[in-house]
Amino acid sequence: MSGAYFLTTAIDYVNSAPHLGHAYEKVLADFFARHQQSLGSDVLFLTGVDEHGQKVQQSAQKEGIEPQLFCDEMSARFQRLHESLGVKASHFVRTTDAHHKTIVREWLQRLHDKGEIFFQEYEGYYSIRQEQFVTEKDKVDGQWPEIFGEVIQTKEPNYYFRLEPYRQRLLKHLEENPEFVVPTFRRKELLGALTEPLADLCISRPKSRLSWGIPLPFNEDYVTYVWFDALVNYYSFASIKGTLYWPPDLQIIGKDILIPAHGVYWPIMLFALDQALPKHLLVHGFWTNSGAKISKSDAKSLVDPVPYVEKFGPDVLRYFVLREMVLGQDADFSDERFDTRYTGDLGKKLGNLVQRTLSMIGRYRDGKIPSYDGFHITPADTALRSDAVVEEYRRAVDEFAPHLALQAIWNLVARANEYVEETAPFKLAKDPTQAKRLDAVLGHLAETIRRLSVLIEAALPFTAKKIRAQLQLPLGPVKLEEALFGNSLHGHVIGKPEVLFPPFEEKPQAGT
RNA sequence: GCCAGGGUAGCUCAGCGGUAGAGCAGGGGACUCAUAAGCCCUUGGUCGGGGGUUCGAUUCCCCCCUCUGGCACCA
Repeated sequence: MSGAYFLTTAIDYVNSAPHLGHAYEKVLADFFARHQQSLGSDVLFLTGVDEHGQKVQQSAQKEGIEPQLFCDEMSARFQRLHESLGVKASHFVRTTDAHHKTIVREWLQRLHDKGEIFFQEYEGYYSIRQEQFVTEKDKVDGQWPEIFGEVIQTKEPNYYFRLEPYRQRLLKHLEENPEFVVPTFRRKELLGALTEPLADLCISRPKSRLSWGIPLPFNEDYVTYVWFDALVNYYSFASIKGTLYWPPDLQIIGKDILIPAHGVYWPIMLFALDQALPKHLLVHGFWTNSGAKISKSDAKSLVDPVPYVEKFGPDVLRYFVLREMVLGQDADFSDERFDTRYTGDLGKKLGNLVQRTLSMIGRYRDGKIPSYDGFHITPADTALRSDAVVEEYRRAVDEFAPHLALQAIWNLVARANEYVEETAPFKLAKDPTQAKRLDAVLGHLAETIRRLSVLIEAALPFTAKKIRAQLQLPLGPVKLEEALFGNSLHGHVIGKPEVLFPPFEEKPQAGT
């Protein structure tokens, strides 16, 4: 047993609909979660939604419904997306959950008791229309832009959390734990952001201005604002049946929320509360849409993952995002690239390999995987008998490089396709004196298909099960060690081949 | 402005001191088990520009150009 493994994703803000970026992060987390499960770990995997705040309050108001109802509807939408992608979290976090509210209030109270939180009057410019404070920096050509409406000077007392006292400790932590932020260049950015003294963090809003939030335990006229509510979710749900999994082994976030939220506020909150820090903050990049930046304010730029899942199935989108994006970097999404991965890697390489293997076993051996002996193994079989792929795959996943892990698997797929050409079982089948050798070749191919079904389990769980179903093997759960070469299939009867990734006659047309 | 990461074949990228690689796209071939699939061969690059270090630089150093991102609550 590898023990416990706790991982989280960022929680998504329910104010806008889920898009490809949300889908990617969840698939990524699900991939690591399934991988850890296949290693025998006891996995706690959290994902969910962030439901409080001004924008949600406003959106609900605009639709004329209660904020809670708005949240229920949007949260369901995110949950449906996760489900359609095969993202199987241990728990779907909602920040409107009563338990979460209790924990947030507990933490705030403890920090308040310790003197980490203080009350202070802030005087500044306030936009009545936007219901928010604005600064000189917001001015355009010395004037407040029209969107702010009337701007007045006003005073508002709020609660603040002190960050600066912990800056040096955070820097030290980063020095001593270079793996705290992955990839390295993000760690450097964080170090850069920590060279200047940190301003106090405003953590409250008066209820008169924002009602949709968690009330402060020491002053019920205020609610807590943004990060105190959102970040604490990782702790609120870190237990299963009384067992605490803290600290997280892996926290997956987008590059936009490393600085300052997860890279500064979060560790300092944990310092202040004497809690252990997560082992890794894994920072992923963003998707572009056919080369264009994806922006929430530009509906045209958004990529909706749902139609792709509906048309191609969850594994295709999973494979695409894991294979195409170098974790940490940005990557581009386009129908053309998607089609290339689908038709090529999945259909013609993997799908066809499974198809031709099963077909030949059906045709030449009545669907029974033949047994073979050592006398009929030849050097041609060596590549398929090697376990190097498993090691290569594992190392890539350990190094947070799913694209390389998949590349390693597809190298085996390619070798297996080459093997068919090289050993030409369809020729052996015509020569009765080669029957034993044909047994060995088909045996190796069947075993390769089986191993592939294990190797792709974390990335393409549905396809993995389809392959095992065709082999008439138990569907799972599987352990990665089952991907080692063996000969358990001798004499096993398989089912009928079924096309895994059928070709689409027509290219997807615009508007359909 | 400061900081970071890029600029390498038509496209996406790897290589990072010893006269350039992969996948996809393009061209050709042999085969037929298979999703008109797979396999083999192949066209294609003065490695952003300039200077320097070196016997030798795409690879190290400096300068410049250019793109992207961070320093500000959008995965």
